[in-house]
Amino acid sequence: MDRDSLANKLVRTILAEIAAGGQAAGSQLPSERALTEEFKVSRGTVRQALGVLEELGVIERRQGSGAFVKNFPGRAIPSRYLPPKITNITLDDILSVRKAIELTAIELACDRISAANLKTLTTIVARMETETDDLPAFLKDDMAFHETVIRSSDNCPLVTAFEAVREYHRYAHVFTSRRVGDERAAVEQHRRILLALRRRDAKAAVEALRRHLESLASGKSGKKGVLSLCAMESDSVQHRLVTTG
Amino acid sequence: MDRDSLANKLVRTILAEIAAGGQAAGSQLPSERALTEEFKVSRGTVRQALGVLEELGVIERRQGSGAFVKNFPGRAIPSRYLPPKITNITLDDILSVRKAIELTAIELACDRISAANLKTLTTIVARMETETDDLPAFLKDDMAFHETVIRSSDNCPLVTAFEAVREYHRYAHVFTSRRVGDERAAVEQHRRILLALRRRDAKAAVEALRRHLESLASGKSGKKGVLSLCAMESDSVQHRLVTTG
DNA sequence: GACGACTGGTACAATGAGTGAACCAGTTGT
DNA sequence: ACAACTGGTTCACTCATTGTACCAGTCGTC
Repeated sequence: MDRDSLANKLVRTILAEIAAGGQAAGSQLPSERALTEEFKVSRGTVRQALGVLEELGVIERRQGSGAFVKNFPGRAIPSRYLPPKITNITLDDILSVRKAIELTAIELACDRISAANLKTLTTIVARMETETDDLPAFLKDDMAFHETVIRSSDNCPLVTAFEAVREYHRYAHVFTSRRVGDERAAVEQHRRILLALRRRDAKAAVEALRRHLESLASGKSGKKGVLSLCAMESDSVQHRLVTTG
Repeated sequence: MDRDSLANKLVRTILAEIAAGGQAAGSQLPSERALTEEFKVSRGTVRQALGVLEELGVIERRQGSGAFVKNFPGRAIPSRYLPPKITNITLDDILSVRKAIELTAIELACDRISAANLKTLTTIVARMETETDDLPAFLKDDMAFHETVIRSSDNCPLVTAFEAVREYHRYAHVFTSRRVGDERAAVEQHRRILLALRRRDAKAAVEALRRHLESLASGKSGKKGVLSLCAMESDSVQHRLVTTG
């Protein structure tokens, strides 16, 4: 029966958002009062979480201005603020689970997906096309696409399993090598998945999704990632922004 | 940022234990002071949880004697004490997820399983043979077997996904039809899985595990289950003990 | 420059969950 | 009768969280 403080949960959530690229280095976080609204916690709790993030060197707070994401964290990040045992996982581990869960889900979804969800996916893919230069927005829609597919399987335990690995999923972007044009290729892959779903062609849908997931594998693109998460000690992890080279 | 009380968590845990058959109807729960030890919470919290269970008619408390599992709960059980949306799930849903996760896991496990874990599995299977008449003990070992296989995949996100659906997994026993001899068949299936793992024969291991999981499917055994969980209202679920017949 | 509207920084009182210890009251077996 | 268990009750304490209020910088606009 472990009890985890609300502030710690908030720290983890915000950290995941930053690691996933949802908050670029240098960008401004929402105001404390806005975060109060967003997460339905008191300002005291928000401030406690931001205090931890500042202590870790992940953000910088300026009175009167706001809180900003720093380029380099000043200290290693304790593992309690990261998904469990993240130091020991590889991109292939994450992709194994995503394949296991998502391929099962999409097969079910071909039978069960509603017209409304097909429309939602269509909207998401259309929006992604216009966002190939806006990484945070693109990642949000990518996540939304996959979540919608999972939900369309109409299988609650499957959704639960996916939600449990969502945080790993978020960090997967950190591991994923990224280069110009990746987003365009991803849009095309999502479009193919959507087409197969619309035709309710389970075989094609599974195959299209498998290709999409395998294109994320470490071996494919040789370039260094722009963002990497490096295990520094057994107990902690350092989060580092690295220039592409 | 939802905050769930320790007492509610305890209620869910104990309820899942009972639903899984770990605590038969009429049996005595551990004493409040023992539960305090087991779950590392204060006695006040334990008492609060037991109070809820008594209120729901799941247990009966007798001063000086102890707390006992009742045959029929007096009231419908609010959904917050059951896995999310359990009213909408089917046995096939659960088996889909278990197949997705466990078949992926065992394939990895064939490469990565340690000698220690092979030994653990051997011990578990040996113990299961002697427990075919002791359902609670049998179910505990069944769970332990599958958990050990998952952990042997050495893939943290996979373990996380499994743990997330563990509660569904527990309730799966509720849905599963059960008749004399089922346990013996299950032991044999576990033994085959273990043999394939020992030979590190991924294909055979996957196939053996698939057969085991599919033997749990609803269609196979036509008999009524001894325990069934019935959706009564949109918001609540009634937990009922039914005699085999 | 002055103002208003934002930002973070601080303080304080109230609430409620959870703890830990003490003691009471029944039951059970020796 | 007694010891050793069981659940039932009370109380004081800690601490996370809330809600409110107000202070202090910053920024854009009249």
